[in-house]
Amino acid sequence: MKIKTRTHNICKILKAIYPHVKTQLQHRNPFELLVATILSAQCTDKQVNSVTKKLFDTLASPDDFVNASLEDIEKLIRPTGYFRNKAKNIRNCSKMLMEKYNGDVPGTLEELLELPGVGRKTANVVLGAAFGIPGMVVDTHVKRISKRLGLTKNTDPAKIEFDLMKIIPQKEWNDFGLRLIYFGRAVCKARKPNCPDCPLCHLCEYSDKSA
DNA sequence: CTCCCGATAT
DNA sequence: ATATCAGGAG
Repeated sequence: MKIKTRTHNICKILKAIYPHVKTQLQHRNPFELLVATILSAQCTDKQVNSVTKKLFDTLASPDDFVNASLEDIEKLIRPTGYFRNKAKNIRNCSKMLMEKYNGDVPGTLEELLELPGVGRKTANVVLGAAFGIPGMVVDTHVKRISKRLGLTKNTDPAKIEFDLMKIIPQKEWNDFGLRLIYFGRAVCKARKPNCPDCPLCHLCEYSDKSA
C-alpha cells in the first residue's frame, strides 16, 4: 500500500478515536503555555501540571520571572526535573520576551526557536495551541509511533517532522501530533505497547501479530 | 555525544 | 534497587 493512502487511513482511524484533542498542559495564555512547555521537556504533562498552578499563582508574567531569584524558580519547578537548566532558561526566556517582544510571546517558529530552552518540539506546541498555526510536534511519542508505523525511517526529530509534514495535509498537522500523543500514552506505549488491542495493528509494520 | 534531574514502572 | 521515561543545549 502506498505511504500516502496508508497514512490517510491511519489519520482517519485516529480521528475517529480522538475527535477532539488539545494540549494537556494547563495554561491561560501563551506565556503560561510557553513556560509549561519548556517545563515539559523530558517530563510528563501530568507532572508539569502538578507544579504550574502554584508556579503561575506566584509568578504570573515574564516580568515576575525576571525579578524572581533562580532559587525561588528552582524550588517551584523542581519536580519536573532538570530544574536548574529549566529555571535559568525560563528566566532568560522571560528576559528576552521583555526586551524584544514587549513581554509577549512571538508567533513565528523562527522567533520561538531563538528563545532559551525552546527547541522545535516546544516551538511547535506553542504555535499550534496558542496561535493556531500549523506545526508538526515531534515529541518522544510521535517519534516512536511514526517509526513503528513505518511513516519515517529517520531518527532525528527534525527529519521526522519534515517527513510527516510531507505525508499529512497541513490542516491536520496540529491534531495529528496530538492524536499520536494521546494514542502513545494509551495504546502504543514505550514499554508495553498494547498491540493485541491496537486499532492500527493491520496498518503497522511493528505490531506484534502473535498475541 | 554528553550533560542535565525527578518520578514511576518493573 | 534499578531501568526507563521525557527535550534541549553545548
